[in-house]
Amino acid sequence: MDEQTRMLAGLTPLGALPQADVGESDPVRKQQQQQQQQPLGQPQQDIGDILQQIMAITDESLDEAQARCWPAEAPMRWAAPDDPALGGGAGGGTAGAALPLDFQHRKHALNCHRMKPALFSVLCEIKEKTVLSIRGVQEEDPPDPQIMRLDNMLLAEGVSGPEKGGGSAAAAAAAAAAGGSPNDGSIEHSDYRAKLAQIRQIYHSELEKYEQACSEFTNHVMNLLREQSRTRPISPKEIERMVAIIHRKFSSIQMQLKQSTCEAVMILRSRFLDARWAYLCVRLCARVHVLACIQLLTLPSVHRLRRKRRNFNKQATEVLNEYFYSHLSNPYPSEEAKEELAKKCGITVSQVSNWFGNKRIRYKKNIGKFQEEANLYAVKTAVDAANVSAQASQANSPATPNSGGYPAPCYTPDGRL
DNA sequence: TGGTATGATTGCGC
DNA sequence: GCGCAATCATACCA
Repeated sequence: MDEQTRMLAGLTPLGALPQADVGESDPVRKQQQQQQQQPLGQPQQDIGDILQQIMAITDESLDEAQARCWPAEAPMRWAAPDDPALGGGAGGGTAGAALPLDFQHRKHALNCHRMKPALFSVLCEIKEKTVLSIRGVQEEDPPDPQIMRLDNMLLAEGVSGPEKGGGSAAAAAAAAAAGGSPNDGSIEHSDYRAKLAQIRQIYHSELEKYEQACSEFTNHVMNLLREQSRTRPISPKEIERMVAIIHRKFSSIQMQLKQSTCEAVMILRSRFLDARWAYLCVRLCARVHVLACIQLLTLPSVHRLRRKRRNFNKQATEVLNEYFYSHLSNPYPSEEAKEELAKKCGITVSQVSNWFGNKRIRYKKNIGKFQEEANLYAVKTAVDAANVSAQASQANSPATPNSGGYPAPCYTPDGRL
């Protein structure tokens, strides 16, 4: 009601109009009405009439309307859903399907009022100028790059778009790369194609369901809004915005489906490409769409695939061991130290973390076994420290105490090193 | 070819 | 988010 009052107050020609009589129970309004009472011209009288009708409808709660329109003892008369004169039928939407005749008559009278289009237009305009109709709505945003990448990927794999042998080109390349000659890979090839066809079928079936649900829901909401636009200012533009919001929501659901499908294809591909799957994926994708695959390779779920293990090179292991044994009392490198070690070793920070995690636990489990290794690095570090010390003495600077020795491992009460 | 070493992953607790 | 502990998977070697 506050919004209505605000909107009406903003209407210059309507500003002088009496407030609609919404009932004797509201003394404040009644007083205002009495204060503002003045002779009305015909147009103002018309607007006053229609406002009264609108407010009488919109002010009533559902219970009040029900109590007034179909009291318990009165026999109920229902409008035929297809009675266009009473707001039923196709144009009436779901809300007009089965309402009491009294209510339908009032709605019909309101809809047929000659001033209704003009007032509707003015109210829509006011609403448009306020934030009421654009709450939570963002204007046309550009196509989501993530969806574009997924679409490109699915298209390249032959999952979406016209069927062209179920990604036979990719399958042939995969089989050839994994097994050598195309003949060698023929069984895997057909198997790959069959499984890809399954994925394709599931994808299209799910996509169809989403599209159908989206269409049904959109129609439902549009019908509701059209029906409501008979009694409150809802412009076609606002309905369009609502439809856009619905499509955006469904689009995000669709993206999840596409992501899952891409993951399924990648997992299938990984089985056929075996050891070289990641490398070949990138190579294959370079031909079709680099970005799509790079994006997919970074998807968390794809990461869950166990990566091919490669031992670190000797130099990297030495660097890591040196750090570990020279910080044996506290072998927990900081984030900066990890980054530095990763750079030195040519590995990632998470690999450094893994390495230290493994090293700590394995050292703790079998200190005796690692003692020899610890001694080895102790000597190496001691030599290095001596060299540094000698250089420092030459430069007449005080030698800095070095932690290079290998203190006995120190464990915290909770078992940490 | 089997045993061992080792990098990666997972589940849990903090 | 980090670390621990257990486990997995695979590289490496005798």
